[in-house]
Amino acid sequence: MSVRARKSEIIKKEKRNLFIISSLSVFEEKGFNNARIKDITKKAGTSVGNFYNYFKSKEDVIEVIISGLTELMVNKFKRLFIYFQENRFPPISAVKNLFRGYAKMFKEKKESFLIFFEQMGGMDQKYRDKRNEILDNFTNEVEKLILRLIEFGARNQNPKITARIWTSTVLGVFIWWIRSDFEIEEEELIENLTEVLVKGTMSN
Amino acid sequence: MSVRARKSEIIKKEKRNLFIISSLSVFEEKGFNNARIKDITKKAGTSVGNFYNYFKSKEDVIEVIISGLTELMVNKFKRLFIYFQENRFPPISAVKNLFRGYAKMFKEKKESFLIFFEQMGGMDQKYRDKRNEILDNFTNEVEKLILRLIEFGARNQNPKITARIWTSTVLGVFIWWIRSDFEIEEEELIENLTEVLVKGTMSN
Amino acid sequence: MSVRARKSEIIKKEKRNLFIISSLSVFEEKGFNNARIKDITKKAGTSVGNFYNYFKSKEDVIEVIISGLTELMVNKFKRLFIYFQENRFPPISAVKNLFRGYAKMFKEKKESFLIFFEQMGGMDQKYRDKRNEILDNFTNEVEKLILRLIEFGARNQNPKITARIWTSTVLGVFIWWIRSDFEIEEEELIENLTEVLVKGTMSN
Amino acid sequence: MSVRARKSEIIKKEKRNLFIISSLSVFEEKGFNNARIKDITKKAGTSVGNFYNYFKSKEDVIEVIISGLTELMVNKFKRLFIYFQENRFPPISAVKNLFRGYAKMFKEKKESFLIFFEQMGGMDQKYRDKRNEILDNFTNEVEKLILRLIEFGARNQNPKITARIWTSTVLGVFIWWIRSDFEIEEEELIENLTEVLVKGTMSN
DNA sequence: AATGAATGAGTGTTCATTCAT
DNA sequence: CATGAATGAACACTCATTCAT
Repeated sequence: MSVRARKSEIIKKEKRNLFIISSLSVFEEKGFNNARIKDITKKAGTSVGNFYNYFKSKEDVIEVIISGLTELMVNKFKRLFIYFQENRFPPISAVKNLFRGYAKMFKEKKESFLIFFEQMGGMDQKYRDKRNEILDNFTNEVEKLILRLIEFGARNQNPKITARIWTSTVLGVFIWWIRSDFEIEEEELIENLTEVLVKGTMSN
Repeated sequence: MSVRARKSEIIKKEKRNLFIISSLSVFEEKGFNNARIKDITKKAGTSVGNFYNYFKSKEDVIEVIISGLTELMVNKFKRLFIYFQENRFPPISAVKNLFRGYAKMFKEKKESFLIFFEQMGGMDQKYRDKRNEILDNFTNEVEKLILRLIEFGARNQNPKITARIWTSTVLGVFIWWIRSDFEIEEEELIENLTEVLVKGTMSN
Repeated sequence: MSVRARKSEIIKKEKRNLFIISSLSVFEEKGFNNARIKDITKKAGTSVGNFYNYFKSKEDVIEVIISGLTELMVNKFKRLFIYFQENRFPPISAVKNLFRGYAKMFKEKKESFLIFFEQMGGMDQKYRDKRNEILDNFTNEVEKLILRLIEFGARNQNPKITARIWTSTVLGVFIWWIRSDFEIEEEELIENLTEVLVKGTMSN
Repeated sequence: MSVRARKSEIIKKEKRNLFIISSLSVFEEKGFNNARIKDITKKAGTSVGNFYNYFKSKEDVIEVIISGLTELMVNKFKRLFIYFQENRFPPISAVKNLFRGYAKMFKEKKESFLIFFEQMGGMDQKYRDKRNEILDNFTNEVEKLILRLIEFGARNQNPKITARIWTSTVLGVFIWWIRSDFEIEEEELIENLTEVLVKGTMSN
């Protein structure tokens, strides 16, 4: 590939990214179904037709966004969890570390998470299924964490239910945090969250 | 009002209700935006035009549904909570009773709750705001409960955060329960849920 | 079916027919690709949306028109040809009778034939193939006629070529006749056409 | 003009020609209306923008193609016909010679003729008119041939009708020959065609 | 001359809503 | 009240053409 072609390749990727960012912002504001291609391209400072030089369809963008989310929710969180498992910290501080990793991602990808949490269910059967699949997957990872806490001496309980409690809590609380524009101080949020979940799971 | 008029009044209300039930089912299946008036009326066994004898618009139905939900989430839960406050049970069993009341409602109004949780965010700015308002309202009630637990000897914590944890958990877990078609035995779910939340909140 | 339902059934069929007629006229005037749904519905005295109560798409109408043409070109002409075979007239007058039948159909379905001859090839691969299939089919029937003329004493020749000559001639001449708005007197046209084809095929 | 300028002139003409050839091929395959400039330039191994360095518009190419066709159908055929008139061969062999000239051209310009016959009618009012004008023009030439055959002793007939028969036949049969990829042996085709037309026109 | 991203007018189709019967 | 045909505004997507590089 020539220098020139490589340069244009980079510019194209940047443009594509700009469209994704504009889309996220418009989807966030109006919802996927009420977002107009014109809104997106206006925000991106270009024309309607040009959108279709980068994406096959309106669905195509949301699919790209969602596949990014899947990557995040499945792989990135999994990596954090592996790190959690490999370290021999006492539960509270280990979980705090894990949640700090979560918080970082929620902050970085706030629009994506808002879409996941608030809109994906209402888009279409297909996306609702996808969302539930991601949630289940995520909960499976959390379940391993719960099993580990049981090894650590947590009381007897149904790990599936407790895992679902953790998942709901983490998502619900962080989304609220995003929507409040990170009003509450991060460390305080994490501290409180960790204490409730870990103590709630461990104490007899 | 004559007997005849009263009778027709009742029939009218029943028809209206039939439309609401059909709408709920179609919204659940296809999502509000992809639900067609024709789908609803077909399910109700009547014609498109007739829908407009009972509702001003498609938005009108969802508004009726949502206002029912608001009533449920705000007033009904509030009544349950008052009952909780008035009784001097130890926290665990008091909260269990409260959650039994919740469970009953989630079972009875499962479609409404699915719409609230999965779709309302993706409908429109207006409904997202409404949803958040309901959530905040609900969380305010829960906060009073947390404050009460603190009176009962719970450790020092940010009651706003803990209340948000409770809200997220209750909604997330019960919605999962609905979607799983109530697979998990009710008493086990409530037991586990209560223990995690109450112990998580109380223990030092 | 009730009397009322049957009546509305009839009205619906008439409306559908009106759309087909309007479509034929607009396709004839502007060509399929440059015909606008709005042109068709305006001509039919109704609204754009209503078109879609009767047809799935723009392609759907042309498909209906073409399937009518296929019926005509294959079955109707076949029936005329069977009649030709069953009668023991001398060739000239038998063929004249056949052509009189053709002429009647060309007059009745002039718009359809114009579309077949002038536009179908330019629409799409699919329709070009369909057109050629119809033509081949028609030519196969004509070939039987030629074989029969050979039995009657026509000179030795390649019946496939001669059949193709007849087909081209009949279509080309009648389409010209349609386009000239039937300027030439029917009997003269048929007389001349028959003489050239029959004598051209028979004479040694 | 300098040597260099003349050279670049030639290159430019060649490029232009390449575009025409690519266009013909794409028009043949997809039809004028469904042919995309991108298809044409891809086939020509260049870029979309470059097309507009050689042609004003998409219509411009088809106009060039059609004007080539007009030249062919009017002037080239006319020259063949003059040659026919100037020679004192008996009709059959003179017409055969004429048709041999036709066949050569149909083989050389097959794509153009396919476009003329199959697509030009479906493009636009303007092109349909053009096509009919060319056909009429061609038929006028043929009519002179028929008049000459009448001088040679052909039976009394309407020369306009017979000319139209000849035109339809020649076009229809040769197009079929092209589409069949010249399956039938040329001399046999011409022999058969000539015999049917000449005998059909001459014999009493 | 060559490239291909950018432009935006134009089109088929959808669907909530209306209304004559 | 019930019906479903009629309405037309709205939108996703296309593609010939332009233009900066």
